[in-house]
Amino acid sequence: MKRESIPPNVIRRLPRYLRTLEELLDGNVECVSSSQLGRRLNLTPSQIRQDFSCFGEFGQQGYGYNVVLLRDAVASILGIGSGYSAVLFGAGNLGHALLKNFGFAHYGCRVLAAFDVDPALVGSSLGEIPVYSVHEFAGFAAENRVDIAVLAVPREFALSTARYIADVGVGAIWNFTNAELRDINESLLVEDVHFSDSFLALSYYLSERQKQENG
Amino acid sequence: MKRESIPPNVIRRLPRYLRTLEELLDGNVECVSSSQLGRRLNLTPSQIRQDFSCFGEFGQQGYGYNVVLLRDAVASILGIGSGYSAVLFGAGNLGHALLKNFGFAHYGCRVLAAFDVDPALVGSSLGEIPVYSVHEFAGFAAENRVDIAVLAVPREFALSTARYIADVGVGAIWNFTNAELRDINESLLVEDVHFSDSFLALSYYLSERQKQENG
DNA sequence: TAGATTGTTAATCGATTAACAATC
DNA sequence: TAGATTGTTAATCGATTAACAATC
Repeated sequence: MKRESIPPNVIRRLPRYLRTLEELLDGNVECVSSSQLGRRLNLTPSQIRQDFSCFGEFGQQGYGYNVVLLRDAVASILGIGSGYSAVLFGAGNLGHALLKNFGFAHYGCRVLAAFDVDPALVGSSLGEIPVYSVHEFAGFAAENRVDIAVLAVPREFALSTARYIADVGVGAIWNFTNAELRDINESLLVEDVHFSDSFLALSYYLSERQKQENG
Repeated sequence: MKRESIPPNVIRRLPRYLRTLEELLDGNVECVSSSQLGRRLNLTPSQIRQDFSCFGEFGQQGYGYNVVLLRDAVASILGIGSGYSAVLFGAGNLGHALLKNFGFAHYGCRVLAAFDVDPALVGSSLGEIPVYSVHEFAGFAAENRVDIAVLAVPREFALSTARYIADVGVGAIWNFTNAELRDINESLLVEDVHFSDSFLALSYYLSERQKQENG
C-alpha cells in the first residue's frame, strides 16, 4: 500500500538499503529476502517489508526481492536519476575532498562549478571543475540550472553566503558549516552535515563505556 | 529521575542542545526556559524537560535553566572534559580539513598525530601535528594512550586500516569511509559519517518537492 | 504440491506530548 | 503572595514487531 507522507526514519534508512543492495550487486547476488537484508542491516524483516511497502510492491512471495530491481527502485525513490546539478561554495580542503572523493556522479548529480573568494583559486580548476569568484554566481545561476549548493566555506562566511545562494534562487543547500540556515527562508531545503554531532555521540558512548569499566 | 539507559534519540539531541546553549552564552544570556529552548530547536518544552531529566535536575522552578550550568552539564555528559586523545589516519584533503576546521580542542580532544602511507607526507607535519608512517602506529600506541582513531583513508584501504587500528587496541573509530566496520570486533565503537546518507536524503526531499510542484 | 516469503493487518513497544503538583 | 516554570506522572501518538493469509 503506497503511502502519502513517508516517515523521516524510513527516508533515513533508504540510503542504507541502497548501499547494501549495491554491495550485493557487486557480489553478483540476484535475489535477497527481507530476512537476509535484515541480518546485514540489523533490522527486523518486518521493518524492511514495512519500509518498502511505503513505496509500492517490489518483492515476490516465496522468492524475495530481485536485487537489481530493488536497487533501481530505491535509487529512483531517492531522486538519483533526476539529473540534479550542484555547485560548490568554498574550494578549500573540504571542498577538494568532496569533489575528489564523494561520488556526486554516482548519485546522479553533476557538479558544474566551484566558487571561492580566494584570488589565488579563482580562475583555476579542481579536476574538471572551474573555480569562479563568488560574485560571479548570480550570473552563473542565470545561465545554468543549479539545484543544490554545497556549502563548505569557513564558518564566518557561512550565513551571508547562504543568504546570497538563496537570494539567487537555489532551492537546496547541503550544509557543512555550523551555521543555522533554516531561518533564511521557508522554502529553502537544508541538509546539515554536523561533524560535531557525530563526534560528540562517539565521545558520549566512549565515556559511558569507561564509566562501566571503572565500576 | 536519573535513568539507567538513555534512548539514542536523546543522545543525538544532546549535541544540538550544547550548540544552542553556546550560542546563548555568546549572546550573554544567563537563563533560559524549556519553552525558549524549544522554540530555537523546534522541540516541545516537554521533550526538553524529559530529555534533561534523564540525567538529573538542572533547572529551577519559576526561573528556568542557568545557561552556564546547563552547558557545562551537557558538555560533561557528552564526555567533553574526559581528556580524550585522537589520531588521524589519512592525511589527505579530508584529514587536513578536519584538523584545520573541526575544533577537536573545543570538544576536549587532543590530536596527537597523523598517519599516512604517502612517503611525501610521512615526516612532514600538519600545523602542529606530525605525520608518521602508518606502520609506526603500533609503536606509537604502545607509548601513547589513543582513545579515538579518525579514519579518513581512501575507501580501498579502509577495512584493512581499521582492522589494524582495532588490533593495536584502539577502542573507537570515527569513520569517514563507506566501509562497514561494525563486524571487526564486538567491543569496537564505530561512529560513521556517511556523506552519502545525508546527500541522498536531500536528494529525496528535493525530488519530493519537484513532484509536488509539477502536480 | 510443499516450502518460502511477501504485503498487510493487528499487537506491542517506545517516544513524544500534555497535564499538573511542587516550588522557586 | 502571585506568576512562572520545573520535574514527573499519565495520555497520546507513532514506529516497530509479530502474525498470517495470499501466492509465487
